[in-house]
Amino acid sequence: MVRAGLTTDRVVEAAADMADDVGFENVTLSAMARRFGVKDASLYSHVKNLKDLRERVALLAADEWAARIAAALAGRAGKDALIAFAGAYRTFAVDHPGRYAATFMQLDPAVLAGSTAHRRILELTSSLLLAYGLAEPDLTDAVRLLRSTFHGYASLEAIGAFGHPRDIEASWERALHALHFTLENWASSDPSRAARG
Amino acid sequence: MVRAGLTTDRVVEAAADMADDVGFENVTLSAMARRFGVKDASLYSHVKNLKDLRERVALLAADEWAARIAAALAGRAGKDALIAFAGAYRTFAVDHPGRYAATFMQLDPAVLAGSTAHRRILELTSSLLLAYGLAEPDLTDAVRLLRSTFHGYASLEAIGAFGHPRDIEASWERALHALHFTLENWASSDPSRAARG
DNA sequence: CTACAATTCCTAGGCATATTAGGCAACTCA
DNA sequence: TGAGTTGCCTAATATGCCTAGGAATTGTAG
Repeated sequence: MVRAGLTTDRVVEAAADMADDVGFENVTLSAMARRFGVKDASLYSHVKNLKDLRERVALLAADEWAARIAAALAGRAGKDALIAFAGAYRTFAVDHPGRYAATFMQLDPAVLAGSTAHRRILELTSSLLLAYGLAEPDLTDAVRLLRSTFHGYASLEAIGAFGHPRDIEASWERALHALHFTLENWASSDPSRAARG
Repeated sequence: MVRAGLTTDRVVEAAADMADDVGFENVTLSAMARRFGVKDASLYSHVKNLKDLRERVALLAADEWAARIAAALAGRAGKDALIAFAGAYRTFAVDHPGRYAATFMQLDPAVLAGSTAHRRILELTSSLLLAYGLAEPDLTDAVRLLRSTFHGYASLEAIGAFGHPRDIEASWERALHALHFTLENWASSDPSRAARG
C-alpha cells in the first residue's frame, strides 16, 4: 500500500484550487479524495469534516488575499493607494473566484476572531482611509462603504450580472474615481454637517 | 389516498419561504417533500429538478422585489427617490434573506433574458439616475456603482461581516448621503472632464 | 535493530439527498 | 360512466458526508 502523502495543508490547498475551478460551494470531499487517489474516509485524518475544510480554505484565501493587497499598497498613498488597493482586490476576485468566495463565507465568530488575515485587511482599509483625513465614526462608515462597493462589484461581476463585458473595466475605473471624490469630500456629503458649514 | 394538492406555484413559494428560514442554498427537495407530506419523487411532477426549483424561486423573488421597489419609488424623485429605493432594496434583503440570495444566483442567460423582473429593476435604477441628469455611458457606470454598493452592503450585512450591529443603520444612511453627493457631482469626479472644466 | 506507538489509509456501513422508471389511484370532462 | 390525464406512489440507482474499527506504514526509543 503506497501512501498518498496527504497533509492538512496539501488538502486545503487542493481544495482552494478546486474552488477556483468549479466554485467554492461545489468543493466536495469525495472529489478531493479522487484527486488524491484515496478513499473519502482517509481525508478525515487531515480535516475534521467538510465545514472544517471550508473554514481552512477561507483562512488560506484570506491570507493570500491580504498579502496581495499589502504588497500593492506598499509605498503608495492617497488616490494612488486607493487605485492599487482596488486593483489588488478585484484582481484577486477575478483570478481566484473560489478563494474569493471562501473569504466571504459565514465564519464562526471564534474562527474569525482568530484570523490575522481578516483583521489585516480591515486595518489596511483603515490606514488607506486615514490618508483621507477621516476619523471615527466616519472611518467605520467609509470602510463599510468601500468594502460594500468592492465586494458588490466583484460579486456581481463574478456571477455575470453585468451585461456588456467590454465596459466592465471602464465602469470599474469610473467607480474608483467616484469613490475617491466621495472620500475627498466626505464631510460635504453629510447633511448634518453641510447644513451648518 | 388523499392528494396533497401540490402545484408548481405552491412548491415554489414554499421553497422561497424555506429559503428565508434556512438559507437559499439549504433548500432541499426532500425537505420540501416532508413539508407537504409527500414523497420526494412526487415533486418531479411539478418542477424538473432542484436547479429548476431554484430558478423559479429566483424569478419569484425578483418579481416580489421589483414590486416593492416600484411601490417605494412611486411619486418620488431625486434624493427622496434614492432613499426610498435604497430602503426598499435593503429591507427586502433583511426581511427575505433567502429570496434575496436567490435573486443573485447565477442564472442561465436565457432564463435571465426572459425575466421581466430583473429587467424592471434595472429600468427603475436607470430612471432614478436620469433624474440626476446622467446620460450614457455615465448612466451605465452609475447603475453599476449603485447596484454594487447596495448589493455589497446587503450581502455583507447578511453574513454578519460588520462588527458593531448598532452602527449598521447609521453607516447605511451615511453611505446613501455619500452616494447622493457622488451622483449630484458625477461629472466633477471624472478626471478626464474635471481637468478640462 | 527491534519493538512499541503514532499515523495513514482502508473496508464496511449508515444516513441524506437527487433523480429516473414505471404503476395505480384519483380527478375531469365529454 | 368510462377514457384519459394528472398526482402521487414504490422501487431502485447514484453521489456525497461521516463514523467505527482494522491493517499497514512510519517514527521513535531502547
